[in-house]
Amino acid sequence: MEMVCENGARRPYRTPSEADRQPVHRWTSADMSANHHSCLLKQLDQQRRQELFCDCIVLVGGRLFRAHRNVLFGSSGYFRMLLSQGAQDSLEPARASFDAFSSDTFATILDFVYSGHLALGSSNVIEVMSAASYLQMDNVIAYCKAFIESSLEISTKEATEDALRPQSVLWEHQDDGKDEYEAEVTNEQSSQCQQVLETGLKEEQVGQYEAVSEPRRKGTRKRSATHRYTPDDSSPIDLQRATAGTQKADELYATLPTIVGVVGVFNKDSTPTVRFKCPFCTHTVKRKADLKRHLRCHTGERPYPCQACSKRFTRLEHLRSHFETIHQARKLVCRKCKRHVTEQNSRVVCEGSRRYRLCEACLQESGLVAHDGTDTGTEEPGLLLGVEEELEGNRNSSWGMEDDDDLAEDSGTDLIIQEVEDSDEEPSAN
DNA sequence: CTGGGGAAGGGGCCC
DNA sequence: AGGGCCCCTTCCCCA
Repeated sequence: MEMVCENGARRPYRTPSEADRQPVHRWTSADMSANHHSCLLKQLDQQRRQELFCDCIVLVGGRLFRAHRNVLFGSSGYFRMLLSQGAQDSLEPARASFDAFSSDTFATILDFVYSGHLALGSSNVIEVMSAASYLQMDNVIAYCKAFIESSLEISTKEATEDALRPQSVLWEHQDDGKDEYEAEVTNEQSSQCQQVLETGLKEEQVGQYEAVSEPRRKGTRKRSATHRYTPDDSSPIDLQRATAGTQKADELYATLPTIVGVVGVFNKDSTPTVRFKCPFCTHTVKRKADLKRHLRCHTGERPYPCQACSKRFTRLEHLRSHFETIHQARKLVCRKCKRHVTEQNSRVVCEGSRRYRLCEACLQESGLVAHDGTDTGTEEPGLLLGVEEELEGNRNSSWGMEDDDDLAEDSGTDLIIQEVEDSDEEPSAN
């Protein structure tokens, strides 16, 4: 007589031990398992709806939710922490309350916990994701990220092949155009998905409080070949791959729920400090405006193109700095000898669209120019020497920056700022 | 291979 | 809330 184990291996029948007096034929299949899980979940959901055996009360936005602590414990890192700290043996129902998200959002999440169906729409995905982050529900975060990616119409061929193939998430845009999203999740699929997204979620697992108390190191980032930055979340569903401009930070910002703030550390007077959490990573900021700025590193939006070299920047100040350094030679430092110079004792050398300063001595040494300032132009083809009027030359827009009513001219520099719609085309990198 | 410098990108915070 | 400045970190290039 043989028994078939769950993994398919066969083993001989053994004498019943104390533990299992009855010989049990463990015969199982994926369908059977899924069916069993489904039935069990349905039963629990029915109990929840009938408020049977509910031993946990959650107050969200003035609305009372009843649930089973076992279910919450198994679904949410936050509840795991909460319930494991409380008196497990207490007959009193466990209580929790949240202000960081709305009751509708919690209802969506609770429905998912009890059904495996996550009702996401463009109107609620950000808040659901934020709440899931708060509740440390990695799978929900993963589905939200996937939904956002879908909404952004990201070119996911590569990502899909590389990262999402194992993920069995079904999303259906309903015919009525409601843009509803459902993730049918089995335990196995959830596990797979979680593995796929594990890297990106590790930091999420840390939870809100830790994220607040231990902000990410300054300036840390990763860079890809085309985009030189990708903040810390390293999400496999790389929003950076969103073709620039499919979703602007402004739009994303506008979709943020009224409350995305999380209660962080407490002030000395015990008043909580509210910080705004990025829905895509663990970063929190004090001001919503800073979050808006931060969101650009996720959307890939680069609204400030350099008119001289087409390089694009996320911030005006970066563009300005780039322009002054690269195209205007504003730095009064000799590029060769690194000595500080003045506009009087240095000249600007043009190399393509780049400009830099050389002191008189280095100029003579390099043989690029005669001492009287005339351009020899012969030693190194392609190098043009700027003369005293170089600043004037800049003003005359030698960098392809024509006067345009649509362009906002920056009064302080020669740089003409043009905020443009991002396009899919990559700038000609310099 | 390594170290230094430049350029770029991001966060905090002041105005 | 936006602009701007400062600072820090990372990456790339070059000697």
